[in-house]
Amino acid sequence: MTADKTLDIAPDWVDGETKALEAPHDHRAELRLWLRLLTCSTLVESEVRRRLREEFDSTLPRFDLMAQLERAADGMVLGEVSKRMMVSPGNITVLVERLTESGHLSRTTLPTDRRVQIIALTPFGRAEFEKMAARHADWISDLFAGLTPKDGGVLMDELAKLKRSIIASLGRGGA
Amino acid sequence: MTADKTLDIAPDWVDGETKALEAPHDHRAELRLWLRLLTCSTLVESEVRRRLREEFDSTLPRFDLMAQLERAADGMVLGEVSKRMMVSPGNITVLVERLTESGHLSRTTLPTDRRVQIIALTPFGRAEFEKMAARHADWISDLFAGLTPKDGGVLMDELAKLKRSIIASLGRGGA
DNA sequence: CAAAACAATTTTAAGCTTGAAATTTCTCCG
DNA sequence: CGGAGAAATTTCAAGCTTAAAATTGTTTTG
Repeated sequence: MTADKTLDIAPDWVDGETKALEAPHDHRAELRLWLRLLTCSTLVESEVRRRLREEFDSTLPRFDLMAQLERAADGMVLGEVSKRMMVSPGNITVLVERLTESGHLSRTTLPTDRRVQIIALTPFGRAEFEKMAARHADWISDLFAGLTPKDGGVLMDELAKLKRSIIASLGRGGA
Repeated sequence: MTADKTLDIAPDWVDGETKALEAPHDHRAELRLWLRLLTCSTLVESEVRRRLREEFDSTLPRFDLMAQLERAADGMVLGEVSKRMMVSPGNITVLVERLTESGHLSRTTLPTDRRVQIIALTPFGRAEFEKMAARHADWISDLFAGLTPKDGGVLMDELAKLKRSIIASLGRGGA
């Protein structure tokens, strides 16, 4: 509601990218790039978290979980959600517990395989999610508003290349 | 050590960017951009966390804290560290406690103002950090290796624009 | 068919993170 | 000087996150 910490301290450090590291040879360009990426991502993420809490008394993990379910009318298997959200299965268990208690989610055991849990948004959960999603889209839109469509396109393409690079590296293993 | 979860499931979801959200009007381009950014950032971050744990039995927050201190030969005030790392002061307190126990950090109360805590790397802490930093730089370098220098430059520039956009939006407040 | 192997999920232990309340220590004004 | 108020940090309660171990249920195979 009032000016918050993020804004107060922004002038001091936001442009510093001070999370610097030393490099033995000269991986410095990559490090700078990574730190800048991380800074952008962190700034957006904390703002989204803050607003979800303030406006909806909710959290980003809960929002993400509901977002996964939003397009799965028939619900989704717990393990599938875990993979898509890139988080550990145990994590999902806890989130689902709370969201089920609060009436946002329903959970069913698959009759043909009683190991499998299927979770889905309840109508209430879906309605709540839609409110949040609309606001969320506005927030992101504002945060990115200073980027021209052209810049957005270029950034999108470069990030696609980066993503390929990362996945390739992960595939190569400990290289 | 062995092929891990991340790699196993990668083919399934990594290219899906399924954390999708619905948009009332058409903030869709910005949303896609944000999700791609977040994906890249998350992939790199979890890989770094994993390796810090495996190779050094350490964590990213500890590494980041030491990175802050690395260039401050005379140490740093706790509050300053907290601002630079963009985390809450209470968080730093806990991290410093553990890193002090393990001998990586020293902490002193400023004689002229006994509210102020000054923390610094010990020689041991500095030596440990340098090992980690060198490996860290290698990891990042590998992850970004698929990007040409030109792409790297373009990405750097676009991210700079994005950062300005984000900060401007934060400055505008709840807009 | 039973046992081993496998699969999905939950539990557990540990650590990170936050916002808010509480502490401790200054500083400044009357 | 003495207290109000501000500043730096710590404590607290709650929630997130993970890896690894434990459960529960299914499938495969001898």
